Amino acid sequence: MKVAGTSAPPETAPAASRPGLRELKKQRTRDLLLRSALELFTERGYEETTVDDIAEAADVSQRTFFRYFASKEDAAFFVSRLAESRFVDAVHARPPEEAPLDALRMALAESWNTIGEAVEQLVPLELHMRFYRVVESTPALLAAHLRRATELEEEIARVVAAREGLDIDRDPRPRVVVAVFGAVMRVTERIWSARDDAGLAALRDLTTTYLDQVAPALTGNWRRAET
Amino acid sequence: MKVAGTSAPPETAPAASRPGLRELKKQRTRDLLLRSALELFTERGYEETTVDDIAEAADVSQRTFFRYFASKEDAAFFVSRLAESRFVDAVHARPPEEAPLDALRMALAESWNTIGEAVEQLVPLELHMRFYRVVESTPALLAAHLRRATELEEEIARVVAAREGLDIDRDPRPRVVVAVFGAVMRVTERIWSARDDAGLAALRDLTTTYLDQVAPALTGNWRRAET
DNA sequence: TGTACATCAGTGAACGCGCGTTCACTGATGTAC
DNA sequence: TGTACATCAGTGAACGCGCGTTCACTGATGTAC
Repeated sequence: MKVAGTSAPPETAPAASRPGLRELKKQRTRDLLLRSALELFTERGYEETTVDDIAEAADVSQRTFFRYFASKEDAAFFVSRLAESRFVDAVHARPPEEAPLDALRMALAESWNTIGEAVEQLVPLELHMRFYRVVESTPALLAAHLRRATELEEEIARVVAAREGLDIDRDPRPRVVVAVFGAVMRVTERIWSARDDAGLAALRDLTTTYLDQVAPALTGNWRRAET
Repeated sequence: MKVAGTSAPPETAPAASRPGLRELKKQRTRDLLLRSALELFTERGYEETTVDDIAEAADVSQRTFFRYFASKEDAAFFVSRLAESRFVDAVHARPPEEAPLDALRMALAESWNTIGEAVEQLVPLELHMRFYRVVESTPALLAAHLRRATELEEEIARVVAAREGLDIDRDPRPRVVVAVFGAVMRVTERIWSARDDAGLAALRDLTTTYLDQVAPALTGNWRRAET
């Protein structure tokens, strides 16, 4: 608890973005609600946790929960939204001469670290990863996750189309390449969540392996290409 | 209303599968509920239609609705389940020497007709197609649809793995090829639903076009391969 | 540095809503003799 | 062909539940002077 009372108020920070007490407490309340929610979801299950449970665990009223999150689902995917926006940023940052599929792969590879850091600002990374296994095993959450994933794909497809200077409604390729990429991601998420080793590293390795299999899987005769 | 009372009871049918009055009326009640549901969903919207509305439109009690369908969502996707099983059958029927992706494409091409016929047994095909546009524009339904689609993909991936004599948990290719195929399907569903021409033929053409774009979309430099 | 006022996060209680369930019951269909 | 009983689809009413909303209110933070 470092409060006002010392001599020099603007001592260390760049002085530009001082949050203010009100803003600070808002963030704290939100983070506390977030962590309480994810902890209950992972311990007890999503369906088995009511909004009242979350509010009670965070020592606020139910009313306050809905001040921060539009719905229970909104809270569940709050951290994911952050992670996704990092990935989108990374795609934007790829050099335009790179081939689309390579750009997506490289952006993903770069994202892993920044995503982990960003998540840690809000909740323990390990909690977030554990929650993703809950998503995969909870029908309502999985459904919501998939719908959100297709929305993200549309956004990324537009970025890809822009990179290539294409009209997304006239050329099928941007949506197709992103859909293929996303499809592989979801397959790996699924398999990863069913495994014992549900760390970030395991997911990264699995994704790499599966992305490498796209070309072989699409070619005609598998028996010739077998290992 | 052709009722009993004529001289010869087992006149035309193969006599083996005579439904019986009770069974017949059950089917009628179910079909009526189904059609009432889809009509209300398409006219008024899914969220705007309550289970009570559906029951009322079919002149039965709400209690009876739940006798036939486990939930509102269950009723919404009843017809789709039928269509999907036709596709799975078609995949099963493909000659085993065919390459996986070809088998999926051919199975799909073959399915269009049998699916149309099967759907017509339950509800007007046109109603079913219109309902799919509602699915795409209703978040809760789209989410459920996507989750169901991934379940179907898992089933088909197992069929593909079996065809090729592979262990689905050791070789990534079955799940990858099916995921890619499914991803393209979803992209086309999406685009199709946003168009004015939402007939079955338009969807078939769109799917063919997009499937042809998979290879070009994955190759390195798009600018070289441009039309 | 102190006072007066404005803003706005949080409260508590009550409510509307629709899904899905439970209960004891009725009446049509099916079957045995 | 007729009677007695069994099965089971459908009924109607009431309920539990959790999500998300609405209301008038309190008290802490922020700001103007």
